[in-house]
Amino acid sequence: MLQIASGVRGGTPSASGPAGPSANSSLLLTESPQWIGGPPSLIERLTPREREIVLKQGRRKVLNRGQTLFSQGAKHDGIYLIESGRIRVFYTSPQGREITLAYWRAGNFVGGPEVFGGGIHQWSGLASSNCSVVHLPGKELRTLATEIPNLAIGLIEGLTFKGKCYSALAQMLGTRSITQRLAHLLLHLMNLYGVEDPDGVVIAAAFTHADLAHMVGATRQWVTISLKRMQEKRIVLTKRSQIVVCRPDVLEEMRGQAVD
Amino acid sequence: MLQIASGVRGGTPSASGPAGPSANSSLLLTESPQWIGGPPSLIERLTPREREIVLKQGRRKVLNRGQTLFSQGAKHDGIYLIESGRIRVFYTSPQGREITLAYWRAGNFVGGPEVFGGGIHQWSGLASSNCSVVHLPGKELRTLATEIPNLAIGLIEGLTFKGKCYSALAQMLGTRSITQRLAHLLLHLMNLYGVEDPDGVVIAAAFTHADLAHMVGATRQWVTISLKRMQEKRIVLTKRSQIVVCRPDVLEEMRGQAVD
DNA sequence: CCGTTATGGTGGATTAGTTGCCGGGAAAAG
DNA sequence: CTTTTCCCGGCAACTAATCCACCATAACGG
Repeated sequence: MLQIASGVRGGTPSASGPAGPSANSSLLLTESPQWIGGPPSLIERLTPREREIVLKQGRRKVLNRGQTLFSQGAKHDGIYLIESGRIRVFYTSPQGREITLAYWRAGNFVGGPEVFGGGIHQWSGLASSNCSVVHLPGKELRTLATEIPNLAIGLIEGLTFKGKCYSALAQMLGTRSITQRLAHLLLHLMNLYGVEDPDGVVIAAAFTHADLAHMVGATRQWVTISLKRMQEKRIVLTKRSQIVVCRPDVLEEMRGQAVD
Repeated sequence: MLQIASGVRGGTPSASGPAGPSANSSLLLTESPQWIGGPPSLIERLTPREREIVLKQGRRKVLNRGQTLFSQGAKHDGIYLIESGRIRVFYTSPQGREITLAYWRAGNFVGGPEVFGGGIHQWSGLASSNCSVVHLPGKELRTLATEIPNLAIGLIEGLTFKGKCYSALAQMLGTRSITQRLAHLLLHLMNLYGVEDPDGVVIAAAFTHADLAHMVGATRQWVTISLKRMQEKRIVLTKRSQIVVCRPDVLEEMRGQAVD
């Protein structure tokens, strides 16, 4: 059995962080800051009347932190609208290695890969905080999407955003070293959760080394070592399971500039 | 400057291969065979009348092999419907490393990441064979999508498929070694282009080592070495720039079984 | 107070990337 | 048809990145 990022327990990242400046976005592993924010909430773009129609077709489900919403390999049907909380979507390889595809927040939908039912979950979804979601079955969703253009457009924009996230992740994984990916991730977390502090910018969300490892596709140990090296160079400060970014400029240099 | 996969020339994979059993799919780097085939063609799902309306809004563009359709970093607007040929979509890192996100074939659309205009190309598109595409500007596409449910559904399914491809790629990149990724890729190519042969299954499409390297996120040299090792173990046979898979069973074992 | 979980660390083994060179072959040029 | 050019595959030596199997200690929740 591989030992990766403290085991294969399904990973339960702490989720005590504040909503942050962009409560709508996933943890998008990309280099383009303009993406932070994501698409408009699928629900909020509907008129009150449309919203009512859509929600009537769904079934609400409440999850405690750590609970599984859906499991890789299981059959699936339709999507889950996130009303509140945060869902971690991740893939587990046969060898037990995990990669976090995204943390999705309220306004987004998860499930997939298909939206109109059918198929098999290619990844798992796990509540990384207490959550409330609404399940929309595929068949009903398809009907609704043909009847309510607003909903179809919303789905298209949501899917577009997902495509961006996943391709950005693949881009990082395919072209950067782990250290670079980590530097990038820290900058990203800083933008999402950053809070000013005398020593720099505090990342006000408790991610364990294992969580970070899953996000950049590395082992927990290597993340620990990388962080330590960064600390030696005074780029970051890790005080008590919390990371303070002191030199974002150096991090940016490390990850490689964006292309734009 | 990094030297990756024989340089950063924009990569022009040979494209002499036959259409294969699933002319509609991208090179999906995933482990689920049922995905081969992709969504129904965006155009073909429309009624003749709808098709006419949609195509009237577009502008046809013909590309020779090696020509660039769009470039990472450039502004973009709308999507390109592929009528014939194959488009390689790839990302180049600031250091010059490349990762191929997919080869898209007729029936799919490329461009993005946004479909309704706006934004900046996050990757480049290059004709890896002679192509004919139709450009649909974002604004017009949006209008059409609200008026023609068929089109909206088609976009949704196309985007869903892209999401599958990109997340599958991220999954492979994030959890497998290069050797495993290569084994997986060979199996995948075998399924797409395989032709029976006395020695095994011939992959009847000319991909250079550099092309393969870009697909699995590795250097050309490492692909060469990996292939050589596979050949030593009689798993594959490389005769004359063409790969013959002798032991698909071993390859499957190497990549790690699918989870399903 | 105790079991569990997270951080810190280490040395050895592997994997992977870098640099550089060389020969064959296919395509292009003449 | 012949020559030239350039890509592609092959190879090697060296270095760097990363994984892996442990172990120890520190916090934390109950």
